[in-house]
Amino acid sequence: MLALLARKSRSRHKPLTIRNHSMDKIITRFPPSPTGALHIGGARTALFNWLYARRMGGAFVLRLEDTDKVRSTQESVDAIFQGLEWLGIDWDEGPFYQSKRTEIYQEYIQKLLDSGNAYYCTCSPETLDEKRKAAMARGDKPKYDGTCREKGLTNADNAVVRLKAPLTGKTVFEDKVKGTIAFDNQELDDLIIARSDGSPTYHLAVVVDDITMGINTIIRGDDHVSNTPRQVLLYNALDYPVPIFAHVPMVLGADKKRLSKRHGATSVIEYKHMGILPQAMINYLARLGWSHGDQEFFTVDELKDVFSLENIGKSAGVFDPARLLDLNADHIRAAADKDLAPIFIEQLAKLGIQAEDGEYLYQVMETLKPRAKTMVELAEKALFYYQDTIEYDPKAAQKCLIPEAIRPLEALIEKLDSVDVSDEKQVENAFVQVMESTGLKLGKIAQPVRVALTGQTASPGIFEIVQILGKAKVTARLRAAMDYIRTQNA
RNA sequence: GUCCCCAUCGUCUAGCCUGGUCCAGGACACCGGCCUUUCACGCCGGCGACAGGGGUUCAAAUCCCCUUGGGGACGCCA
Repeated sequence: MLALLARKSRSRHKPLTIRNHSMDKIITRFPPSPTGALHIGGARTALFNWLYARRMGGAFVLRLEDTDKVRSTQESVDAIFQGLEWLGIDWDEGPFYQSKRTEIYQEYIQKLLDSGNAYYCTCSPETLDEKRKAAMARGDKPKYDGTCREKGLTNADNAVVRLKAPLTGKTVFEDKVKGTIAFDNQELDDLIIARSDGSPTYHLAVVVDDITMGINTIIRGDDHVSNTPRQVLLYNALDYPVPIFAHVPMVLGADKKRLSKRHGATSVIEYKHMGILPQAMINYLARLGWSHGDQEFFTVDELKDVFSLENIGKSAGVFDPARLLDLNADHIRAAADKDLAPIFIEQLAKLGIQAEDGEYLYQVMETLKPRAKTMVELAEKALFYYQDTIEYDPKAAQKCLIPEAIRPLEALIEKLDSVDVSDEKQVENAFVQVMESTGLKLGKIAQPVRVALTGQTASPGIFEIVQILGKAKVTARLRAAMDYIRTQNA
């Protein structure tokens, strides 16, 4: 058997520990533990698994690792769903809950016991802890000393079950990202697979789940590489083929430390509230640790076509909000108005504006898209389109709403009277005529008008604003500005 | 402490496997300019990196070793 396996393996250029899955349909999974919101790192892991499954025509499984009863919460489960939904990451199977699969784990623990690959251990946590500390102090690796390994204990109260791991040799696995990784079995110890209350520990549950769910490709964070040999040992003990691993480097904060609250928003959903588009977040996350030549902008569909494990980088990456913002601006510009509309309306609502989907809204967005990095910003800059009375920015008013502005303002109102403002050319023409009649340069006329119409000195092009606002609102605002100037200088 | 992983501009990265075309390319950020009715967008330009040291070689960012630095794992957490 071994010889056969070895020969087969060699012909496929794979090490013995891996039985090849390449003929099978790719099945990936995302197994968050519901102890918090979906954070940046988790979202990227989910994304990579999802994209890879989609690219390979495989399946993507969602599994909640909620065996830690103390820390797992329903709120976290909901938050994870919410995050995935926002990103548009859907799954083909699941969600499975580990808390509902205890019988399956029992079955596999028993198998291990029956085959002599596991044994009961009655060492107390306190004793273990002391030994661990002593080993550390000695400069040794803190590992289980095997006290109960050969005792041949049958089930006893408060006994845990340990895997009987090999004492010598090496455990080797192929990592799609890092290459071949080897651990001396001496470095590993007899890990606990069942707690004294009979419940499975993480390693056992993960391996049993991945086996029973047919997972053959495991894409996960770098922090799991040292867990991998233990899990490989479990696959071996259970006599199941080892899946393909791809360990993706960590996402770090600007200080190169693991991303955490103090680096700002870590929950993916917070970025939704900040006005980030899901497609921008996906684009950013994909490019953080993965590349496709020099290409920076990707649509989700594009990623589903070109994403590959081969192009995942080996080193950790720093989360860069500025880059995300830039990509978001690109995606805002690239998005169709009808897709942006609901998000835009939602953001406007937060500012107290009830806006309707329709032509007016689209025109408004078109003028603002190149000027906004987030949807929040887009809404903020759109306020003047929807407000009845314009509140002037003090500096803007002081600079532009001055007595000298009265004449061009008045002239413009007059000119506009005979103009079809829905035609931008005619609007421009009106301004040109005012320039001629007043002898002022366009800048001298446009700025007061801009402040009159928007309250700000910075805005979209003045002609398009007039066109969109319409004659009635424009003249009303111009008049209001003249009144303002007069009262200020009375 | 022990083991594992990693190392190209401030940041994300291309290039590394299959040494020469790389006095290292792109993007973000930053700085300057152009366009211009403002602000953006856009365009042009600038700044800016192969961690250090040894090898191997006619030739090394690319291969090997060491050092340093960073990260991760060492739980009856996941």
